[in-house]
Amino acid sequence: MRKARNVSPTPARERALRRLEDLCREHGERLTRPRRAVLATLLSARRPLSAYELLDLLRAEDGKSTAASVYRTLDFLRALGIVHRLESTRSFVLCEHLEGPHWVQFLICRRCGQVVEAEDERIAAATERLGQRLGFALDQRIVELTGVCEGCRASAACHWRPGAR
Amino acid sequence: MRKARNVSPTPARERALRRLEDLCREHGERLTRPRRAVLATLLSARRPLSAYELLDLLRAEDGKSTAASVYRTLDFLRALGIVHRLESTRSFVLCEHLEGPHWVQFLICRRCGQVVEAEDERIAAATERLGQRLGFALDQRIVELTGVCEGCRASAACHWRPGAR
DNA sequence: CTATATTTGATACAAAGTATCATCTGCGCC
DNA sequence: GGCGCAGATGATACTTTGTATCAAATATAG
Ligand SMILES: [Zn+2]
Ligand SMILES: [Zn+2]
Ligand SMILES: [Zn+2]
Ligand SMILES: [Zn+2]
Repeated sequence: MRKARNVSPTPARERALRRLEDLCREHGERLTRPRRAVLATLLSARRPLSAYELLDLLRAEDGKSTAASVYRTLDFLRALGIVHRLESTRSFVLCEHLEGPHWVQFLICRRCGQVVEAEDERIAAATERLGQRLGFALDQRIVELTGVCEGCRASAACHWRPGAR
Repeated sequence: MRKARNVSPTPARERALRRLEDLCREHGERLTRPRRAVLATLLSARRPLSAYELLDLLRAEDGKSTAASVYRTLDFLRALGIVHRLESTRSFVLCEHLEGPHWVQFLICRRCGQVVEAEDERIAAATERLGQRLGFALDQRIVELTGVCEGCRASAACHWRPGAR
């Protein structure tokens, strides 16, 4: 054992890496170590990471990532459509649908940080329609909805004193 | 004339300042010089400004604004609902509807930078519905649609050589 | 006008993102 | 399997964007 590895070859991990491999081939892009590493780290985090959180995690593994390399790699993975950036929290998250570029909406719980990636047909249609109405040919649609998720509302309710004002 | 003033008392300017005055009274907040100044500067810019562009403009006038004071004031005006932040461009823009807090969508031309603030009922309904479906009580809805506006598409078309590939 | 709770200005710092360039490497080709 | 090189990386330095702290100033109520 030459090097400690804290990432286990889970099925999800294998699937994601396979997907990256396929996309790189399709697009004629190179599959490099940092690209694999960023994908794997985002995957195992299972939540949005800021670029610098990601950087710290990567450095713990390889010791030589830099801000520049992390941003470059994130840009690359975003262009492939398998990583998304959450504008409202300046963080990056692995795509939950592994089927190429798509328009999605994010629901973000401001209490627990949970993020749900949705693909709502109604919203897609409504935004497209608005763009047309105002004469815009849209090429990017950022929809980020922030609030409190069901679980957090339920637990918050426990603290309410119904009689008290 | 003690001090040069490069801002003229236009009707729009007067209206906006009146509005700020009213909102401050309503909310029991103080109406201070920097608050007036930031509003007036955003108004005369007539386009989104980054916090530091705004800072430069303010310093040209009063010489003593700082990053901290600009961000504080922007936060204040955002809470009143008369300034919005464009997440995708990290910039701030004066609200086009001066009727209190509201949910809007921004259409942003990536070529000319034009920004349109829309209030689309369909999108509002669709986002609310999605929130409900996924159990989220929403309190913020960021919708920023980027593309190319009609004017820019028209002028870009002039460079196309229809026959050429 | 005075009192006082807020706000400001000043300073210093933290976080997020980009530019440049010499070095290295993934991968198509032999 | 090994070569060659377009394209990617690592290293460094820098810019932009946003916060924390606190003494001094000031907007408003009385
Ligand atoms: Zn996705
Ligand atoms: Zn939650
Ligand atoms: Zn508005
Ligand atoms: Zn345009």
